Amino acid sequence: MLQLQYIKEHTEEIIERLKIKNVQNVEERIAEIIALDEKRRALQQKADAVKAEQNAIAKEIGMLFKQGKRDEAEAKKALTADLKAQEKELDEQQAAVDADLNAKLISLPNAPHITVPKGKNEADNVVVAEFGTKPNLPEGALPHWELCAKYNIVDFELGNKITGAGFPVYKGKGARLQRALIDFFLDQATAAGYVEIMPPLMVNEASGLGTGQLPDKEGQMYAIPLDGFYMIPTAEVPITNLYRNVIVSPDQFPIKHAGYSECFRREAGSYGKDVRGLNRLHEFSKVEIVVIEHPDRSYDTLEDMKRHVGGLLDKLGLPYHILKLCGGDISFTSAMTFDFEVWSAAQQKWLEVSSVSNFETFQANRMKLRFKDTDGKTKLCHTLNGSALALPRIVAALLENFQTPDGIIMPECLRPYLGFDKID
RNA sequence: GGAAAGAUGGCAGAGCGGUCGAAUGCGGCGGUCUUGAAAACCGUUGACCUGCGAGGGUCCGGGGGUUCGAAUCCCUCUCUUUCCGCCA
Repeated sequence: MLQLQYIKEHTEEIIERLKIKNVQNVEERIAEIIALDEKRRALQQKADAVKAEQNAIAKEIGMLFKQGKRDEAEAKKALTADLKAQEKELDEQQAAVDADLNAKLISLPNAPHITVPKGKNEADNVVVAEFGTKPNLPEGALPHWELCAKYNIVDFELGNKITGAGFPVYKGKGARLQRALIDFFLDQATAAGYVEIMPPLMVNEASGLGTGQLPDKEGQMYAIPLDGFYMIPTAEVPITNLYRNVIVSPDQFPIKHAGYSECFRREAGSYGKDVRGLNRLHEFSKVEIVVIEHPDRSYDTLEDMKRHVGGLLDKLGLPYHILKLCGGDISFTSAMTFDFEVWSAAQQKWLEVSSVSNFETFQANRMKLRFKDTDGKTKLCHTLNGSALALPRIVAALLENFQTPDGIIMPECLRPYLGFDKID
């Protein structure tokens, strides 16, 4: 959530930035928050005064008992009855205002960076860079789902049988390709200074709240109500939450982690042609990179992360472009997001394979992830993350783009991991 | 699944219901000494809310209760550890 203090000190700026995200009634919502804060502080001051008085009396009684003045002590006890009633009343009022204020703050999305383009939806995203050339496919080129069947490498029917739609079974060279991609991505991340994490695939509620999946996107996660756990939708959740309630020292920056995990998403309400084959799954593999950074450097780091992701796609030889997401398409928690889309030649469309975001202090505020600054004050860190990369659509593009009449030619960089150079 | 013990500051570890936000040790930071470093010595060192400030308030796993007063007593939840059982 946004920092109350920042909202108070930069009200106009926050309103302007939230408008980029098309937040309705921003002025009113911000005004309400500021008014509630004032109310809360007034109540606290009153309550604190009452408590201070009670503490003073309790201390006096203690002294009197020590001095053996029992009667005087007993007499003083009566003085607190009224104060206790006042305290209870004030505490209740304050708790109510607090809850209201907190609910309003938490329901407010992150404010986009001032340079984020305005826009309604994905159609208004801006292509900021384009790399590689789209291949000319041979006559009779197939979409990846048909290639999967032809070479018997991904079996969607078997997945349906043992689990359900959206849970494919990888077989033979298809399985090996998954493993190779994960290894390749992790090795590349390690070489770039990211420390590898292998996280749990289930998290508790506090973690879901920390990174912002809860409470607003609850329906997107698979839940295990019996144990109070959620299947992770991305490794971002466990990895970022490693630092929940942590105060780091500035010399640790940047804290860089990479982790492979299976990702579980209910994808409620998304059906149709976009979900064909590997395009959209309920379970998929992904290597995620997460960075915790000093606020002054987080946008430089965002560029570093983009370079890393771009480097992976370069090595794989896939044509891709980078989109700067507009206010209408950017996520609830993000201040700035770049999407990487690869060209899937047989489907003739762009597939999102990575989303790299700076959350500024939005997650850190919920998580209480702070650092001790050189001025001795504790301040909120910035958190960033990105996919590097999500496997299924990479596989789709590899299969489609590199198909030949003799089989699918694997990129050079994967061959040491694969042990073969062609799927046939 | 059964039984027991426990949860205190960055860590370790004390804490008769009344100057306990909390002894002590380690670690961290500053200083003295030193050519430099180590050692030694001295000092300092939790977080949060609130107030211009002086100050006030909250926090000893979470929640509730008893009391004039709770880290200390009671209830409850969660978690951890150990033993047994089961088991990759």
